[in-house]
Amino acid sequence: MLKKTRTREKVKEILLTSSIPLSASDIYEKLKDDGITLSSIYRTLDTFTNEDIVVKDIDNNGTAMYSIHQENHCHYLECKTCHNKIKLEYCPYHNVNKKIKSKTKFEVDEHNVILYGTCENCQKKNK
Amino acid sequence: MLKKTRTREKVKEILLTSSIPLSASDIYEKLKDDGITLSSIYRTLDTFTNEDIVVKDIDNNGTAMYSIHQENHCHYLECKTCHNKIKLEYCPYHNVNKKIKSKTKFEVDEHNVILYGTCENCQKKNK
DNA sequence: CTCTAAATGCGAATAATTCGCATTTGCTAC
DNA sequence: GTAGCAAATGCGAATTATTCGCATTTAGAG
Repeated sequence: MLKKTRTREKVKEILLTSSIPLSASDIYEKLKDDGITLSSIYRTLDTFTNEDIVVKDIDNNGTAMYSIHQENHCHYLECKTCHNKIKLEYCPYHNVNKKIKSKTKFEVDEHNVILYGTCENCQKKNK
Repeated sequence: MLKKTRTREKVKEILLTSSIPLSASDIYEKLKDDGITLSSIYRTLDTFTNEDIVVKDIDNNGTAMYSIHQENHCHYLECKTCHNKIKLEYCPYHNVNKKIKSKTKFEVDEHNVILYGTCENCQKKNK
């Protein structure tokens, strides 16, 4: 029951048509002539993030970058106790790759990440 | 030829004895009674980062966290062209793991990351 | 001990983000 | 369609992390 508003429609369209993650002020630049406020954009991005419509990532300068939540690229978390796999519906590594590039000039274009740990259920059992 | 100063000695000691990454203001809290400024701490952390004495990571709130550069935990970057491996002397994944925890409750305690891409040399050759 | 470049203190500036509050606007029930 | 209410927005001020300029101090070379 998310209200359909002008701000939300416009912000979503911008994110849908962008090939790269955008900051709140990137989006603001495209919408300020329409009389949409920066604070409203922040609030919209916040609700979209909570609704899992967009993914929020912090870049290496500490600025939040937003992009539409994509299903096609994902990772798995494997529980060392019950061996169940949890699908991670977003990729948290894009910014890490940028950082690696700036440090080492190495350009990561494929990554295969396997994370082992303990899922919520098994954490409870282990207590 | 890095000058040995009171500020630098104290900041390094705090980081050396901390088990967790600290923000500039965490450190400031421990040093303000000694008359050391926040801006001085920021500058110290900056030079330490450039000298690879500390590792700077941005946490999920966008705040920079600093910790002593540890050699024991590292990752490799493998070039898909020349197959050389570059050692990545720090782990950029701690904050990612924290984020995964807050999203899924899954607790990552082991990670095996293989990154494939193109090293600086091969990037030049490919042009 | 002297000299100089580098480091520091201090306070102001910047940038990203959040908040309070008055106003407006979707949506639901009639 | 319209009345009513909660939610969304605009606006501007507040907050927080970080950087900068400049005058003063200090580490370390000679």
